[in-house]
Amino acid sequence: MKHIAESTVRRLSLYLRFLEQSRREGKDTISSGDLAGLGGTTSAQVRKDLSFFGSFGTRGLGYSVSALSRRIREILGLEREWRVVIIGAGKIGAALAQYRGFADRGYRIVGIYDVAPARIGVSLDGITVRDQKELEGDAARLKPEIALLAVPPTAAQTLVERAAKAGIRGILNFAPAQIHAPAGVEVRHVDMALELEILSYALTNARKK
Amino acid sequence: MKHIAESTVRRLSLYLRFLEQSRREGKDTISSGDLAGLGGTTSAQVRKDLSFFGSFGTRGLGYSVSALSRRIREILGLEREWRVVIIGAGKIGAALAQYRGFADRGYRIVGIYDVAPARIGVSLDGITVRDQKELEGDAARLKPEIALLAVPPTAAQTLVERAAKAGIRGILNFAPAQIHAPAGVEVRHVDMALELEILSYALTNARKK
DNA sequence: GTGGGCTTGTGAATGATTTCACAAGTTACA
DNA sequence: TGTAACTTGTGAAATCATTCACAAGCCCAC
Repeated sequence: MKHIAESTVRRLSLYLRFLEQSRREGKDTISSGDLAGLGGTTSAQVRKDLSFFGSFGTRGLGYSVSALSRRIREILGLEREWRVVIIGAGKIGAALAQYRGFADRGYRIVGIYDVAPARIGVSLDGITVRDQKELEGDAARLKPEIALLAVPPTAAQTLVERAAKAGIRGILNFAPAQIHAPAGVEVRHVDMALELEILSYALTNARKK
Repeated sequence: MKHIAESTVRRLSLYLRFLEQSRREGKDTISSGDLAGLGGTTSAQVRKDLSFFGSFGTRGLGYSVSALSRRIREILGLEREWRVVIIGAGKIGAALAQYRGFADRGYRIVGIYDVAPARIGVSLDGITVRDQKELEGDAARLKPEIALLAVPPTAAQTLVERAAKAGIRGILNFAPAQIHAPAGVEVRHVDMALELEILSYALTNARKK
């Protein structure tokens, strides 16, 4: 398959939300224009995005809400369950553990790890926090595929390496740190401070837009 | 000033981190190549990004770490303090309240709001959670400029409007919901579920890269 | 089954961003 | 002072992403 732009994948994920919302509202079909209206984009953009993966619509009618939902879930890899561990049981890790949005989409939290003795043994959302030294040992049993990394920036790199050794192939990093991942491990960043800085840039330079 | 791409602003924010790290390591000057190595980019990219705002370097030598830091802070609007309220005192709101990364950069939390009676009156990181109905009334006293919105998706739109009435000009939205902002209000999204979906897309389609 | 009204899918055009490549400026040092 | 080694700043070229525009296809009503 040709390489797909990240911006396209991101929009696909949004379209899926709108499709699920439309399904709840009882709609059977939806046009590219409707989908575009819900997100902040254009109908041409929607059709182009979908066209990279095939043609799912019916001319004159639009897209079947259920068929397109299913197809996008398939594209995004959401038709299977993903086994996720949380590394770092501080405030952010704890918030992630109970975040409904993950479970709803087939991301199953199978383990939570920390360093601090005070946190080890505590139960978060039904899962007992374990020492992060156990991560590699637990891997055979838990088979984690994705890690949510919520540790202080200085600890991030070490834990990426430990996660990789435990067989983890994808890391969503919440630490404000640049990390270097071993080959074959995909890393994405959720960087709240950085987003806030982009926001303050926008506010500071608002007039010139 | 010409319009600056978001990707450029995002990298600027990263460069600032690397500059601060370099300062801690005692470096006085840094070259575009060094900066590029720390982020995942190229020296030409670094120089091009900076060139939109002026020329800060010295040929043959590179950039002064302290002067460039100061200049980037200025561009991003970080030379002043920003007054921030958190809307939603659930797990995510609570995690945001104590997140060090914000305070370090001059974002001062001046208020926290929620709907749930059980949460109102509780103190989070030294700030008492108040009823979100008070947001507009408190505005004259607190003068909030930015809101961190951490409420359930269904409540997000209503609170955006309330925040706008309280004079807030920038919103960082953590709810997985598309929201429509009044004119003059800037909205950015931090969407963890969406990032996780992009990650599972990457893992599902890893071979074809 | 025919026509009108919609909507898709997609090449081509445009616009935006990144990379290239190199002249020009600076330092270090003999 | 002269030269070697670096590094910036920046047009031009290349690449990547979005928008345009329209032929082709389908539904529905009659």
